[in-house]
Amino acid sequence: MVTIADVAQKAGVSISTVSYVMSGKRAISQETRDRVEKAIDSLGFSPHAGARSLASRSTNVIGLQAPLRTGVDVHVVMQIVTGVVTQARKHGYDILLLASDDSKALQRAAKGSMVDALLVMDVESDDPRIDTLSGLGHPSVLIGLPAGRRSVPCVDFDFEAAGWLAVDRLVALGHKRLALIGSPPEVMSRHTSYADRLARGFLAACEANGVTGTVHACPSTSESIATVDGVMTEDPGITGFFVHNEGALPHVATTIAQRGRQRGDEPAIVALCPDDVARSVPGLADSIAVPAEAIGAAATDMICEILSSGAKPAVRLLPPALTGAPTP
Amino acid sequence: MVTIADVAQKAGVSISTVSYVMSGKRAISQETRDRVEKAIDSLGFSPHAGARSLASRSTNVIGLQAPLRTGVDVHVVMQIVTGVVTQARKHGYDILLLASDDSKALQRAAKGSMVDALLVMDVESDDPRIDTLSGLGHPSVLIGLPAGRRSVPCVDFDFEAAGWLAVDRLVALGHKRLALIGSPPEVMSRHTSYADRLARGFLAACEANGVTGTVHACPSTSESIATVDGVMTEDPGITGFFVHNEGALPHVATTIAQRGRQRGDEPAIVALCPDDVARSVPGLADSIAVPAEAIGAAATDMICEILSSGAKPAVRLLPPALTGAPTP
DNA sequence: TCGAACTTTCGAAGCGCTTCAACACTGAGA
DNA sequence: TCTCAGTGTTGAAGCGCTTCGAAAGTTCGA
Repeated sequence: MVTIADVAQKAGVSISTVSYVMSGKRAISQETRDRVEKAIDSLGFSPHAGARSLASRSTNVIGLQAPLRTGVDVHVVMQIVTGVVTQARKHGYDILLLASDDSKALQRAAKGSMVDALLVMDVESDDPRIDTLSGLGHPSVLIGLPAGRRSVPCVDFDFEAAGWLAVDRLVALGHKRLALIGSPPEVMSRHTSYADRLARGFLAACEANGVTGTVHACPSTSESIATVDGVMTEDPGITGFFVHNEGALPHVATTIAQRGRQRGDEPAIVALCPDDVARSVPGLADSIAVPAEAIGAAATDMICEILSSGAKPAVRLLPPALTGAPTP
Repeated sequence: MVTIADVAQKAGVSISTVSYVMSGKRAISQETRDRVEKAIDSLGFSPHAGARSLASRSTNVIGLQAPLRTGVDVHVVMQIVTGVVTQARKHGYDILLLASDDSKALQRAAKGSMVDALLVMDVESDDPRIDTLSGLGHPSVLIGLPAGRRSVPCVDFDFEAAGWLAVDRLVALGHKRLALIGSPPEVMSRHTSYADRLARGFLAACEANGVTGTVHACPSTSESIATVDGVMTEDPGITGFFVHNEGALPHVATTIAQRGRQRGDEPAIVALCPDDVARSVPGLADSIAVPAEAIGAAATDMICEILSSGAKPAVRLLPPALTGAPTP
């Protein structure tokens, strides 16, 4: 293993000079700097992360607690993680993936000085991890927007605004009766933050627009077909659909189109999902992109900002935007 | 921050005794051990990871290079990562998620002593990373099975055997003309290892069974509908389908069932995908589970074994198994 | 009773890095 | 000429842990 001492010897300078060349924390003459950098390159030196973290009391690692279970929104989770990892590297940080989704894992990482900060995805409103985090003394950011006291900074997509946007669009297309085909029942009944916020925005926008709107939980399997059939049978006047359910989307889109053809009207669907998912499904009026990668990047930016400047920003919500087929 | 010195003082022993209690590398009397453990608990001590890695020259971290791009097989990637992370914790390791999928990232992690070993997913046959890995001096395992020299141990699902299994099943159900609806064209033409192996097993099994079999690349979007339509139009005698394409599966299943109904025969589908994906799609004859989480776990086990015993195992392929609706 | 052979515990030397205080220069101002 | 401020560099003291060699204490057989 090549150490800083080898570099120093090869460059004919002291160890501390090499260190200062790397960190840039003190002025070093151009000549010396060149010599040191050449030595570093020729020896292929890279500093020992452990030694560095011991001496500098910081690890350049961010702990990420991601919900790894399959099920809802794998694409979204994946993209957020990608955003986090990519952006973290830009700031010079690496990502330690935390195994279980409990407080223990967070504590282990923080107290063992394995990470400088923590990023937590998929937080429930009354999640015990929030208290853990605020008691930990490590900077941390939630990806999500739990209700209640804001003791930890949050980054998320503005689901409430997305509800408004979808309704406005469907109304502009001429639809008077709308349905939100949402997350699976278990997500709805857990009062998962994003599902709640989406429904709230959707219903408020319906009222503001003077149209009727109903919210329906929907399994993310092919059972969604039955759900949609049920909705369309019960109220045949519903022609505007807002779908937020990745697994169900292909089934739902097909079903709605078929039933529409059968009864001779033209239902429209606005989907809320990542762009590439939307593109793989035909017959969508529009979609609202969940900017998953941007969410990850924004959360990472926020935590890096806290880390470097000590700032304590509160909440940041990314605005929704329509993408998709231009109005016919 | 609580250090080992605090623990030692509180327990009335020396620092080294505390260290030996934690590592178990030397005999410590039960009485002393109890006292130390109580001190550790009451102070909430956890050793500084950096200091530990500096002194012991090992980090207890495994670097994982996962293909984070969305697209093919998000579910599978997710489950493999879950398997890796979970199993790693059981062995006392944490997972560092590597950002980019190039050799640089691997070198950075290894040479900076950030990890003890490397796990690399999604390796192409002539991947330059293979050489990087074997030159790195760190234990490493590939998840996948590149062709060519076996310079790095591999763990993967036995796609070739899966091809045989699917054909045997479809033949047992009475089908004489089979089609493999496979990965997207770009994956096929890259000669991605798993796609090649699957096709090879499928075709060999068709020949051995005396039935005809054809292989078709298929986009993982709704365009898959056209692909399948094309296949069924061109050879209406094809009634046995083997589908290996997560994104296309819902579309493909629906299309095949519809066309079957139209022409009055009973096509059968065997799907190759994770169990939970299969469950969300109706009308599958059977499915062959991709034991994604088990693959991750097996790869982790292998690397931990190498790490602890220095063993150099070569290739491990997990056998396929049919799960699904019992024969009607 | 003495020493050999254990068992249990300890002191101290690092591991490779950062960073502080201090030193040696240089040039400018008095 | 002497100070003073600034610039560039260095030596050495840790950071918190592991681990080796050795010390202290205990047991046992001769």
